[in-house]
Amino acid sequence: MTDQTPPGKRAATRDMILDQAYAMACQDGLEGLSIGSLALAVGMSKSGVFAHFGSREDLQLAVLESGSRRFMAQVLLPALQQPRGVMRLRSMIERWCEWGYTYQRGCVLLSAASEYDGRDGALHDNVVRMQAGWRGELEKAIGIARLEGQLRSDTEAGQLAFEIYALMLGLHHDAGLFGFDQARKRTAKAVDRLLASYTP
Amino acid sequence: MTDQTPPGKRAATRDMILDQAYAMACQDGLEGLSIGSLALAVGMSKSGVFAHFGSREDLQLAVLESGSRRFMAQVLLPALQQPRGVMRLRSMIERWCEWGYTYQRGCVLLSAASEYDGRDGALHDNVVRMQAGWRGELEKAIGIARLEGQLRSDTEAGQLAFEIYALMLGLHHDAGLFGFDQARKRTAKAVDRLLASYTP
Amino acid sequence: MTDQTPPGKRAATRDMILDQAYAMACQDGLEGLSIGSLALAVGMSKSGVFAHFGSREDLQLAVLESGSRRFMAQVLLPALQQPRGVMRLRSMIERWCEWGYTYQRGCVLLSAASEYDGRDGALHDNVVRMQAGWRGELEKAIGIARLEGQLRSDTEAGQLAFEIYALMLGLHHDAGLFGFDQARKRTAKAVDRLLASYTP
Amino acid sequence: MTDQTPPGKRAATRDMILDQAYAMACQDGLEGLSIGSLALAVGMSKSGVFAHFGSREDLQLAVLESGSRRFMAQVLLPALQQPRGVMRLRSMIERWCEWGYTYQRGCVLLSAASEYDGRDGALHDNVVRMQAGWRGELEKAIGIARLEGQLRSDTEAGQLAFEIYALMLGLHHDAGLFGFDQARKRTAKAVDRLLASYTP
DNA sequence: ACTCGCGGGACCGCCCGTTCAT
DNA sequence: ATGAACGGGCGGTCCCGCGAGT
Repeated sequence: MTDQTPPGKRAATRDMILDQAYAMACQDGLEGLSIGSLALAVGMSKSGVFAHFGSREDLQLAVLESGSRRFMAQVLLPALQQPRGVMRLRSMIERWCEWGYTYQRGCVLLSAASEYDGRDGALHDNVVRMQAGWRGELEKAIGIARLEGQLRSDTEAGQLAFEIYALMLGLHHDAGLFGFDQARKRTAKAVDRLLASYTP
Repeated sequence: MTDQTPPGKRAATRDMILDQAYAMACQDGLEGLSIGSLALAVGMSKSGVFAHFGSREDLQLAVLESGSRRFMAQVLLPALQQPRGVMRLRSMIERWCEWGYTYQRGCVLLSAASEYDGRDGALHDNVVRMQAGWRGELEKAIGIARLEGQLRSDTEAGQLAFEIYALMLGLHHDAGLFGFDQARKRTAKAVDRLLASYTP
Repeated sequence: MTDQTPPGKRAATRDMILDQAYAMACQDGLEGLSIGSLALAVGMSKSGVFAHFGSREDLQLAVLESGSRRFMAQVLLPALQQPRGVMRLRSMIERWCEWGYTYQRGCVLLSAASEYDGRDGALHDNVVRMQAGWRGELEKAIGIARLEGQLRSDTEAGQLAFEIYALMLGLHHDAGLFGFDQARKRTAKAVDRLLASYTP
Repeated sequence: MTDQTPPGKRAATRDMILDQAYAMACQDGLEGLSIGSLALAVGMSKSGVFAHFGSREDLQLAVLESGSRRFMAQVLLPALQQPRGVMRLRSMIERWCEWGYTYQRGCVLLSAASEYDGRDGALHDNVVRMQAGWRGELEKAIGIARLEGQLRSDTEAGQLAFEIYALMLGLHHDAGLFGFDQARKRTAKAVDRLLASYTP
C-alpha cells in the first residue's frame, strides 16, 4: 500500500501524461501523437515521458485503452443502470451522442478505426477488438429489447446495431465538418425514425 | 505555348505522379503521403516530384481534387444519365457503394474528412467544400425525386441525405474492420428500409 | 564493521554485479558495457547498480581490475608454484593460452588494450599499468631462467617478453576470426620454436 | 561526361567525408564513429553526410573498405614491385610496420578485427574476408620464397604467416601503449630472428 | 547503509520537406 | 527534372542525480 516513493507517484504521473495524450489524440488522432510534443505539453522531458510507456506504440495502445475505459464509464455503465429494453438502448445511444462533445471534440476510438483499418499490428487488432466489443454490447441491448417485446420479433440485432453505428459515424462526421448542433438534431430524428421502424 | 519539351509533357508527368499518389493515399491517407516514397514509386527524384507541386500541402490538395474528379466521373456523372427521381438517387447510392472497392480499398475523400475535421487550413477547407458539394448533389437528387412524387412530400432533403451519408460511412467503417461483403449486405438492407420509409 | 545489513552484503552484491559485468565485458568489451543492460542481467534497478560504482568509468575500472585479479589468480599464481626457470615460464605461457577460452571467449585485458590505446584517461592509464605489470612478470621469469642457465646469457628479457606477448595476441586474433583450435596449435609451435632459439 | 552538377562533385564530397571518417576511425575504432561528430568535423549537416551512405553500417563498411584500399596501395602493391622471394616478403613486412604510423596512429583494420570478432553481421564478414585476403597474400609470398629456395623447404606458409602477423599485432599493441620507437626496434629484431630460423 | 523510483539532458541513427544551382 | 545539401524533427538509449523508502 505504502510504497517508497509517495503512494502512487508513478501511476499518478502516468495518468497525467495519459490524460494529456488522450486530449491530444482526440484532436490529431493516435498517429498524430508524438512523444516530443506530448512531453512539452506535460512539462517533462522526452525520456521522462518515454520511460512510462517503453515505446510509442505502447503509448498509443495505452491511450486507446484509456479512451475505451472512458467510453465505458461514461456511456455503457450509466446506460446499464437504466431498465432493460428500448429505454436502455436509447440511453446508450443518447450518451454516445454526447460523448466526446462535452469536453473536447472528437473521439479517439472512431478516429482510430479509420486510421488503422488498412494496416495490421497491435493497434489494428485492439481497435477491432474494441469496436467488436462495443458492437456486441449494442447487439445485446437490442436482443434484450426484442425479448421484452419492445422491438419487432424479426429484428436482426446485427443489422440494427450496424445502422445505429452508422448514424453515430454520421454524427461524428457532420459535427466535425459542419458543426455539432445541426448534426445532433438530424441524428436524433434519424434515431427516432430508425427505432420506430423496428417497433412492433 | 509550344515549348522545347513536347506540348503536354509536363502535364502528363504530373498526372502520372498524381495517379500514383492517389493510389498511395487510398491506402495510407493523405497524411501518410510522403514525397520521398512517392518519388521512389514513380521512379523520379524527390525534387522532380516536388517541383510539380511546390509543397507537400499542394500535393495533398491536388490528390484530394483528383479524388474528387474521379468520384464525380465514376459516381455522379453516370448516375445523372439515369432518369430523374428515385432511380437516379438509387444509382448514386449504388455506385457510391462500389466506389473505392473495385480497384483499391478505401476512399481518400472519406479518410480526409476524418483526418482534417479538427484542424484548419487549406486542406480542411477543401474537404469541407467537397463534402458539401457532394452532399448538395445528393440533396438535389432527393429534391427532384420528391417533386416527381416518388418521395413523400414532407421529405427533408438535408435529413435524408444525412442518413444516406451515414450509411455509407457505416459501410466504409465495417468494410475496413470486419470485411466488405457483410457490410455491403447490411448497407443494402438499410438503404432499402430507409428509402421505403420515405416513400409515399 | 557490523551494520544493520548483514556484514558484507554490500560487497557481496557488488561482487555479484562485477561477475556479471565481467562476463558481459568479455563478449562486448569494456566500451560495450551499459549500466542498463547490466542492471537487467543482475535483476536490479539501474540506479541500484549505479550506486555501487558511482560512474560508468568507475565500473569499467572495477571490471578491469577484476579481470586483472582473475588473470593473476589463474595464470600467474599457479605458475609461480612451478620450479624456477623455463618450466615456470612455460607454465605462464601455457596457462595464458588457455585463459579466457575455458569459460568464455575473449579476454577483457587484451580487448581493453586496443580499446584504450589511443585515448587517455583513467582507463588508459590503468590498462597501461596492468599490461606493464604483467609484462614485468614475464620479464622477471625470463631473467630467472637466464640466471639458471636455461636461456642464453645474451637473452634480452624485454625482447623475448615482447615476442611471447605478440604470439598471444596472434592467438587471440586468430581465435576470434578463424577459430581457436588451429590458432592454438600454431601458437604452440611458435612458442616452441621461439624458446628453442633462445636456448643455449 | 559533363554532368549537370560538376563532374565528380558527389564522389569528391564522399571521398572527403570518407577521409575524415577514416581518420576518426583510426583513433576511436569503427564503432566509435558517429554521424553527428563526423558531420561536425567535415562541416556539413548530419543529413548531408548521412545521404552519402544511407546508413551507419554502410558508412562503416565504406570506411573499412577505404582502409583496405589504402593498405593495399601502400603496403601490398609497392612490395609486389620487389623481386620475388624473401626480399619481397621483407618489403611487405617493412611497409606494414610503417603503415598507420606515418600519418596517423593506429590501423582501422586491426582495430576492426578485435571490435567485430565476437559479433556477426556484414561488418564481421567483411573484416574476416579482408584479414583472410591479406593473410593469403602473405602466404603466397612465403610460398614463392620457399620455391626460390630462400626459405627452408619444410616451411609451412600458414604457420610463418601467423607468426609474422603476431609480430605486427605486437608492434601495434606496444606502439599504442608504450610508444612506437621501442616497439619498432623489437619488431625488427624479432622479424630478423624469425626469418633466420626459417632460412635454410 | 543500501537500494530504488523517477526524471533530466545529451545524443544517437534516421527520415522528412524544402531549397538552389545546374 | 536532377543532385546535393540543409534544418528540424522523429523514436529511442544512454549515463547520471535527486529524493525517499526499507
